[in-house]
Amino acid sequence: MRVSNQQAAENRERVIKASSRQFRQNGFDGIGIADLMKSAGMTHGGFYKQFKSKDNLIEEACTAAIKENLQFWEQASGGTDGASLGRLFSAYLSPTHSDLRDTGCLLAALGADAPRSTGPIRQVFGKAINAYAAVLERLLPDVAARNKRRKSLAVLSQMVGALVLSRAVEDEVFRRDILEATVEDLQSRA
Amino acid sequence: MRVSNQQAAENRERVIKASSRQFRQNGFDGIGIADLMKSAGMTHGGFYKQFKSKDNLIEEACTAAIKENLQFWEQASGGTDGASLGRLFSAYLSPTHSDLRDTGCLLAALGADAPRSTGPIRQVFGKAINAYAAVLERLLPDVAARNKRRKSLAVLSQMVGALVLSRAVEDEVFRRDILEATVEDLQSRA
DNA sequence: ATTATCTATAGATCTATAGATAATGC
DNA sequence: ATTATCTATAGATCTATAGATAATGC
Repeated sequence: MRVSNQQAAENRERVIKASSRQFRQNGFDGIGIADLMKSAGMTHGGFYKQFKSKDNLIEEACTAAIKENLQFWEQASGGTDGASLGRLFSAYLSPTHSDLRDTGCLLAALGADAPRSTGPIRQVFGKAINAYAAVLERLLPDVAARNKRRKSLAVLSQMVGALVLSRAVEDEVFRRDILEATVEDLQSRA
Repeated sequence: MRVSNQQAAENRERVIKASSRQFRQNGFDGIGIADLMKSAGMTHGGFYKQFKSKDNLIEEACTAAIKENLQFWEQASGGTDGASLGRLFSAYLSPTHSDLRDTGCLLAALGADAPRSTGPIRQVFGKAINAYAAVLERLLPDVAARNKRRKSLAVLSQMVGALVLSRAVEDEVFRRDILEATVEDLQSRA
């Protein structure tokens, strides 16, 4: 039942990718190792040859989610013309992103779970916030250079908060109100 | 081992209050019924005479947290003079509030857990968002009446998001940066 | 008589490990 | 010979229930 080293590496990546979705959908405590492995097409016994612990997998899964998120941000902003920041706001605060937690922003899906986690996991979240803020810094126009970082943290906060709140409510109209109101507010001062 | 009806009612309230803190600290999946009852000084067997299910307790605990939060908001804003909104921003985004999840804002602590929950629980979160937004609407100056609700949702998003992000990071300096940058951003346009 | 709370437990699920198996790596 | 994955299981914990107990309510 042994597979090649390459196949084993691919299996490991598949577990990480599947877990990054499952965690974002169900929370760190909302899914167990057996189901995580099953969602990657494997049995749970093999888990501990690939990962030191569940917390170790959480680190890897969050790191993978950040990478995926940053690609989305780059694609959504698409270039550095004047409208790129607006496109990012609209894409990030779209009903689609609000609906699809499992492939969406790590911070909105699991940011509130981070403070309940161990140090190494929280460090990954710190890196995530820095990375997203850096993208915003690059896109922010009309802001003095020394204020860009502060402004980017404030803008990121608003984006993440609106997505969290939109997902918390069940009513579709209310959900869109939150998203649209925040996009409008962000656009009006960007 | 039976107690008076009044004592039983008090016990029930004590379980709700203790649970509202435990859930905010550990997440809905992060603490079990035995520990919830123990933190209220009771044994877990008695739980199901007081509550239909864990989800039922979650509803009650979240409702209690909202009530507690709104009292904090009223107290922090304190009156309706021009500076009351600023005081609310500062109190909500204080390092103290960032540190004390268990007695703090329901939305920041458990908003991301809401979409993983059942309908009745999510309805409680919907009510919470409406209630907090209503307080903001009352305090918002210089905004046309028909835009107040939209503006209040955008502002609430930014408050919740900043608190979530500040709690996700371990570095104290970074945490304060997020809080201060967002207070400043909120003040500059309120 | 009723019932709030207790002890005890059922049955499911959780993280983690042990040992078997069957294929790769050298 | 080594090892990636499998089956099986240990021991802890989870939600929920059953039945005993001792006090209240009427």
